[in-house]
Amino acid sequence: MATRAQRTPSQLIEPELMAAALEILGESGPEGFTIRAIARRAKVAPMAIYNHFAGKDGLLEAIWIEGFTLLRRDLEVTSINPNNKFFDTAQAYRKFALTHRSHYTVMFMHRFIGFTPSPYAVTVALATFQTLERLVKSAQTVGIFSDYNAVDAAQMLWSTCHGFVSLEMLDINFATNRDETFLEFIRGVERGVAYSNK
Amino acid sequence: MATRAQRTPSQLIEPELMAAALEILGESGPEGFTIRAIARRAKVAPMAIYNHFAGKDGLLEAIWIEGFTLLRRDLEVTSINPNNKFFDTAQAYRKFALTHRSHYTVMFMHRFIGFTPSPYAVTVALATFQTLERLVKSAQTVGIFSDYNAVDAAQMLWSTCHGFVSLEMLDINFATNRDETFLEFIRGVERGVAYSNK
DNA sequence: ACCGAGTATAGAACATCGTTCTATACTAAT
DNA sequence: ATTAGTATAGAACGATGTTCTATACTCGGT
Repeated sequence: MATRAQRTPSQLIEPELMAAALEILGESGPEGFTIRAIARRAKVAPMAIYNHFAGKDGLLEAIWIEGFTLLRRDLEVTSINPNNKFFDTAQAYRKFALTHRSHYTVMFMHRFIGFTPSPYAVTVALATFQTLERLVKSAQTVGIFSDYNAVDAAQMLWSTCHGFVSLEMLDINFATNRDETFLEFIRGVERGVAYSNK
Repeated sequence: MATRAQRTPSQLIEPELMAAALEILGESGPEGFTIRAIARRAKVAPMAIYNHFAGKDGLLEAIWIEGFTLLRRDLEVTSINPNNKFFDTAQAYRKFALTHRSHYTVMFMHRFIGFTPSPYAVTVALATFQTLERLVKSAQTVGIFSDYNAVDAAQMLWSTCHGFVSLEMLDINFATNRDETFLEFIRGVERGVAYSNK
């Protein structure tokens, strides 16, 4: 027996490659993220990555698009109460990042050598930012963020979350208790940015 | 002529390699950061990177250490008025990042495959964080940041700056005017975090 | 049940990467 | 002027992403 490994059904190849890619990225980081290692993990031929994705960059793009789509969905289901939107959105953002570390790494943390997201992938990312913008506009209907235009306020919200979370993922976050310090941080930013009357 | 290229004097090799490495990183990003390309730019043999640094990772470590040293120095010369420390430190931080993009990339933006800073390099980075901590403690003498312990407040300050700047460097900062929006952002965080009495 | 189109696979091949090694030729100090 | 030190060129190794080819499996239509 074993003259040749079992052949994987076509429909299973893409999800198994995605799963393997995310696992490898989570376990070994970008340095372990190689075509041969991913294929080995997925029990699939290296060539499958070229037949089902556009090579390594295509796989990264698939992770990018899935990541921004998931983040957008997570942000959209936050509180319907405009008064809580800043707090809830920040919480949802951090939860997404810590729950989908591999996705977040591709989206924001690591510039993979050779990988440039396609124009379509960029529009998906833009749509996620526009979701943030819409959340801000909704909050502005009850007087929050009234000092800034929506784009700038959305950028501040994003910066707040990404700053804390990315340092956390790089393990250069020395906060005594990361969960609590993040809460204190976004409450503080909320006081100063969202409810201010400078 | 030209049976062999001019030989570069020993003392010039290290600075020229450093300069070439930073240039290449700034121009071509991590994907262009290869031994052969850096040596070509410095008009030096590839082997020089092994004789004068510990290979590619050694060169990255040199950039890391220089970067954290420069950042620490820039943060230490900020305002002696404790009331302005938050504002001045944030300004100095962003200025450093935008002026030393290649350094900042190695320090915070890109996990280079295979590169792990040595224990000594980590202590240099820690010293920079402790500088931030000292700045916070100084501000606390006049009642600023009084709600938090110094480590947590320093982490908030760092997160604020890194969040805005890193998205800026990744070119996913859509603020109408980055300079002004950053100022508004840190003023807002200052109101909410530094001067709060929650 | 069979047969043929589609496709998953193995493996060789290529350029480039980081790295190591060797032999050569230059430089600077004695 | 001689010698020790070292910058250089170049070959070599394994690993990488990628392309190509030939093989062998699978599944849908008859």
